[in-house]
Amino acid sequence: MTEVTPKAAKTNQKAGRTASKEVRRLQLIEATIESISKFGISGTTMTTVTGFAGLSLGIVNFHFKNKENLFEETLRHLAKEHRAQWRKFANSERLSPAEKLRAIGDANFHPSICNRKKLAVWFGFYGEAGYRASYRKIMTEYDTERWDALNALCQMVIVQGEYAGLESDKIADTLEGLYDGFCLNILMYPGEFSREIAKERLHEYLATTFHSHFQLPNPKSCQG
Amino acid sequence: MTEVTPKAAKTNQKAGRTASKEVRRLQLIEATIESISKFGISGTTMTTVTGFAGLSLGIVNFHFKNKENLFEETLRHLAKEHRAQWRKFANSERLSPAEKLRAIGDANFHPSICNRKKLAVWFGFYGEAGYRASYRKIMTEYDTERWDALNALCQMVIVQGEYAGLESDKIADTLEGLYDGFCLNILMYPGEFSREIAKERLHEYLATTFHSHFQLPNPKSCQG
Amino acid sequence: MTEVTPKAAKTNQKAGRTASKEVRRLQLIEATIESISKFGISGTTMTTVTGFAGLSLGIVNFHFKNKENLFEETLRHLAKEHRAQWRKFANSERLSPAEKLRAIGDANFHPSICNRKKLAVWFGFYGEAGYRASYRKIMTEYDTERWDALNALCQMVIVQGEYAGLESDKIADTLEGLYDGFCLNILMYPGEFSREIAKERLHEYLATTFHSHFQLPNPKSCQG
Amino acid sequence: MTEVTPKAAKTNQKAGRTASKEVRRLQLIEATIESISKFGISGTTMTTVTGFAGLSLGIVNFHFKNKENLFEETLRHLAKEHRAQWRKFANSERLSPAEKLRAIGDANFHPSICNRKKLAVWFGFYGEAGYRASYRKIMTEYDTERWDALNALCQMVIVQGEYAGLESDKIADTLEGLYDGFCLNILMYPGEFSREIAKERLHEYLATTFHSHFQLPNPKSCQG
DNA sequence: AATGAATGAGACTTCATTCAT
DNA sequence: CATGAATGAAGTCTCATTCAT
Repeated sequence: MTEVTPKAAKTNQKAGRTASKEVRRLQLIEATIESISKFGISGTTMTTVTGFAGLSLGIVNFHFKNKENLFEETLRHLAKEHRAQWRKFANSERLSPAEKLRAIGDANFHPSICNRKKLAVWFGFYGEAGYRASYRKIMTEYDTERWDALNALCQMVIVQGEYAGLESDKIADTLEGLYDGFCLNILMYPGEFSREIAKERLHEYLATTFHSHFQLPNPKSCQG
Repeated sequence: MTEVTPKAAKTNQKAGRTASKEVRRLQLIEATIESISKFGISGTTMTTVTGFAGLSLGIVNFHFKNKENLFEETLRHLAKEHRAQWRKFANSERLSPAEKLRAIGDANFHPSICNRKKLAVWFGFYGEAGYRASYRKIMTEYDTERWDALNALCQMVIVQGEYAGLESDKIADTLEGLYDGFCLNILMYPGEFSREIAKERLHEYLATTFHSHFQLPNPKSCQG
Repeated sequence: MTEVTPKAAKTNQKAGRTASKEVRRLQLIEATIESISKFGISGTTMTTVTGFAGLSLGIVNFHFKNKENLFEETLRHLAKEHRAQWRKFANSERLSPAEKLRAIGDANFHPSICNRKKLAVWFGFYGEAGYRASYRKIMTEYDTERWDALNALCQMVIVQGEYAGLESDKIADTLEGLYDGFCLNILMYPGEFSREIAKERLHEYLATTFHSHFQLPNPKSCQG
Repeated sequence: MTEVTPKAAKTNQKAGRTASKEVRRLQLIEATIESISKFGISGTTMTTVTGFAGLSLGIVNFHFKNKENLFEETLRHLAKEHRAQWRKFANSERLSPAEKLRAIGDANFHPSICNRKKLAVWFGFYGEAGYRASYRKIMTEYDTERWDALNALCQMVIVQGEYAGLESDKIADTLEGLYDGFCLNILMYPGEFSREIAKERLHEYLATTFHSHFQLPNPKSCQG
């Protein structure tokens, strides 16, 4: 329809020759996520990444120090994105502490961050993190922040209610465990476990723990 | 009986020249675990494996079809070992269903299977499992069995007690999530999370859920 | 006159945007010498050269046909500079032939051309010259000229004096050999061999050969 | 004539599959010399080396830590070979000190070590030595030994004769300079300078310096 | 004139696998 | 059964050169 001049065609062909550095970096990070989700960390090569990005092989080493650095930046990108998701609710002024706890849980399983593609990448990195300090450092940084937020919110709920024996840090531990464990199940058993189920189970856990703050639906009717 | 020539003597530092096939396989599988825990999946090569095993490079291809197959067998070995651990309690005739639930949880965090070395290997495989069906198949096989056992036990406890609204499968889901999530935390935050803490949190979850079957220690005094 | 935009101002840190072609070429050649002396021929890239020159990567291909051509021009620059140095004395009208021989020798070891930086570059090119005809051609051109000058001067000295058996071309050969050999020693053993020593040895050689033209200092007192 | 069985043919094709490690190393070092002499240091790649050796690409990294190490070992090989050549005469019991001086000079220009192929390699390494300490170290080690030998021999000759003003270390310096300088001329001007000329010039230098120990042929008749 | 992002060939290196011994 | 030298495909990274701006 619109006439594409040869020049424009050539320019657009590969996302433009002079895309800003920041744009290119993001493009390559997204291609890396794509590749890891499809081929795993060990199956992801400079060729697969640039292939997904539609760019030439040599470009990665122009925008990132090396492959290792590309992977670290990819992990950091995911971690930031994840944090942004739950922070939206943690910082909300319209929600009570209990509502925030629920919202953060739901945020962790939001399709934009909790989908097979990204989970595969996350667990790819977890798999390497066991012996790669740089990954562990990035993860710790963001995880600690989430735990602190959960702990603070649990503390507020406990103080509000009449939960004499409860200790906020223990509940934060359990919540973290459930988040990670459910994610693994979503990744591994996509046919049998889902984001929806994960959110339900989390709600149930919160309702069991903070019984006067959370209301469960009629047990007879939920989940087929 | 068989005369050991000097050459053979020198060669058989670890397992004897006439080690049965099964012994060699196990030797190589254990070396693989050792290597993955130290160098990760992507850093594990035939050379590192045979190095840990004290054997020559070429031998792996004699006992396993290829590297891929060695890894699969290693995963299967871990899965079997894991299953043996919790089955000991699931099949015990001396324990009540509730006690079994508790014992299975503890078994999952037994030092013999839940240590940094083996966890690193497990999560290495989880990382690859996202896109490698053969790994997922092995894991599913064993995980399903554990879920079934948990589900059956929860059902028995529910029937025994007066837990009107509880549904065994949901609790089994949550227990599975906690097992995996806590393992990840033990691997990632060894200084802050531990097997002991994991077992405590699990006990707390069971006590909250099945309040008339589990007794928590005095809350004011627990956890250092 | 020409308005300098901020961008241009920032760009022209070193030589002004309107630097003549000749100035740019020289700037790049000097940067090439700098780079080769620091990183060697094999470690010198377009990036290191333009880095030393404070210019952008793409500029070399504007002023030189390609990298090979830049190197040739660099070698030619060095050769010209070298020739200018000894020609100053060879053409002097105030010096006798014997004095010229001595002066040319000293000129070869003048700090402006015989320093570690430039020697490293010279021998870098010698190293490549073994199989690169274009370098050999440039070197030959200038070396021949020096040999001819030496030969002519030796001839004059022989004729002047009573050096019956001496043949000028043989002495020219030996002088050339000493020049090059001493340069190599200065480069390789900077702590033990120096320009001063080289000049002394040359003087000694001349004094031994042309005994009635050159006077050695008292042998007992010379050289620390 | 002799029937070559398929097996033997295949075995010999690539110098035998199980040549001892030492044989392979030497084979690769010689191929490296071949390659550097033909393509220079910067033009020598793993591919050219293994090509000359008739072996597969990957083999170098099996016998040498890396390319750098292969080059160092090649240089060391040349240095050892060179030392063996002159040592034969330096240690001879049949030669007088003066004869040894002459023989060592001749040895330096023996065709087995002083040919265009090896000279190209030597000067290739000299070119890199300016900024590569590992090369300089190897060269220094062997050069020092030769200088010491020359110095000692000159000292003996001086003591024997009536060379009042001469100092052995200065003559050793000059001899070293001539060796290196003449080699460079042989490499650079093969048509005009030769091993024979180099030996003559050296002899002349010795005769001029130690006039009562060395006899020159009738000057009118030598060299066309 | 000058810039520097982009390309892609080719370098070094690793490593699963093979196979003569 | 076992060894380990050898192969060669494939990976990472470098870098001369190009070209839109």
